[in-house]
Amino acid sequence: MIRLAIIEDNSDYRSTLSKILQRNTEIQVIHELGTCTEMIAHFENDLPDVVIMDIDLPVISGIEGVWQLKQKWPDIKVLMLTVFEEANKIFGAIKSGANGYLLKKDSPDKILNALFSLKDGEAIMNGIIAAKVIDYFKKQADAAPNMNEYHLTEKEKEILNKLVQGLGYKQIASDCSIARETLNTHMKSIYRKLDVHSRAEVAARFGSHLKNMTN
Amino acid sequence: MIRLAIIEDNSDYRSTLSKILQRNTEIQVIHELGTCTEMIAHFENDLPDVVIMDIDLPVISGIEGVWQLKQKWPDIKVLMLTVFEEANKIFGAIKSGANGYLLKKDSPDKILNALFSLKDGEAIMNGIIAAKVIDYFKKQADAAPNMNEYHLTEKEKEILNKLVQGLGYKQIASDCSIARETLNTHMKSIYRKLDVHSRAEVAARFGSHLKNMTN
DNA sequence: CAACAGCTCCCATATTTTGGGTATTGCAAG
DNA sequence: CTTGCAATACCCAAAATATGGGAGCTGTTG
Repeated sequence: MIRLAIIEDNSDYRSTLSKILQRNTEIQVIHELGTCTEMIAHFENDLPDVVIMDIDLPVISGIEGVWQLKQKWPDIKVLMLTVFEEANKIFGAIKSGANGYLLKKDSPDKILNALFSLKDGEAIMNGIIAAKVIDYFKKQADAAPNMNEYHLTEKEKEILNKLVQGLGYKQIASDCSIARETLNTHMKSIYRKLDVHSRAEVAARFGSHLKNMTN
Repeated sequence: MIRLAIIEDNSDYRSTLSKILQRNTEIQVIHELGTCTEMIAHFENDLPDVVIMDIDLPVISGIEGVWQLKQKWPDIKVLMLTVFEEANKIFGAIKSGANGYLLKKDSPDKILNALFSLKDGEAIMNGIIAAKVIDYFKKQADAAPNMNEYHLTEKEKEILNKLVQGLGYKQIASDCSIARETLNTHMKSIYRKLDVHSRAEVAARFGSHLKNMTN
């Protein structure tokens, strides 16, 4: 038995969805609300298992809403329902803690299945959204310069690592057990090979993806 | 009609899967192979629409395999099939360009549906895997210091942005239309508020997640 | 062996960055 | 209306970094 809440500002769509889902006897819709403010208020007395939330709500967006919700009741599962396929909103919702993402054009059947999966701790993603997420990962991977292409020597990679950690020259030299002067020489090589002219550039370009290295 | 190839080192599982899937008349398995090396060779003559690939293959792993495959034929859709739920392998496969991820324990029915979805350009994720991906995003978001907590002024945030892009002081000052000396003052405020003492530290701590800012 | 790559150290200098002041203006909260 | 903060601007000295040179020691490789 799933106790469900539906947060959606379009009252027609909201009640239709509610009726369709409740054809399944395992589903009990305990709240049908139009705003996040109402949601928080009603939930104080009567907590659902799963929430279906529109991403595009007035005043307080679904993204902000799910965040507030998860702060108070982390165990509630949230299924975001949206007409938007924009990556921004998707990632916003993911980061706010939503557990699933379907599009409004997905079949009620799919939504129904999602509800049960959510209750079992799985996550649900519409295939199109999943594709966007995957695409995002791939882009990150592509954007990450492959350190191996720069022909850095072991020592240089070791130093580069410390560099992007924000350590000072003295610290790095001592960590690597070399003299400050030696570090100087290595720096020259690194800058030449990476084609940069300051530490700031190194951090900007290689700071986030030290993954491709020997660490 | 989907022309399918199955790459899986366990020949029992492979042929069983092949038989089950081919109960559906829309599926035609044109290759059943045990290694990525064979795969590349056979594909030269006869290209499938979709490939089901085990992630844990001998010699050349599925992750490496999908990468090679996508280099040569980017349009082939790849469904990774794995018993592993480790985040590392999942993300490795994603970054290598696979289009879907299911677990071997998923039902043949689910796999079948996935094949058709893949052909339509959607991506497929097992709920457990999707949960891991979502979890990964959330961790990133949590790890990202919330810039708003640092009480940075608009100007300071603007400058911070340029800072982590690796720009020099002169450049930043000119970009922000302020004097070099003024920039100096702002830097002091920024460092004080962020509790750092060098640009390197700023880049190390805040370089990757400028997302939470006004940009 | 000779050449070369990688690592080590030293010196010197120019530039950038950091951190300490002081001061004016405008704006917003008390 | 005063107090405080944000933003602007300037000066100065110390510290860190960037960049050039030269030089010696390994091990590998043609």
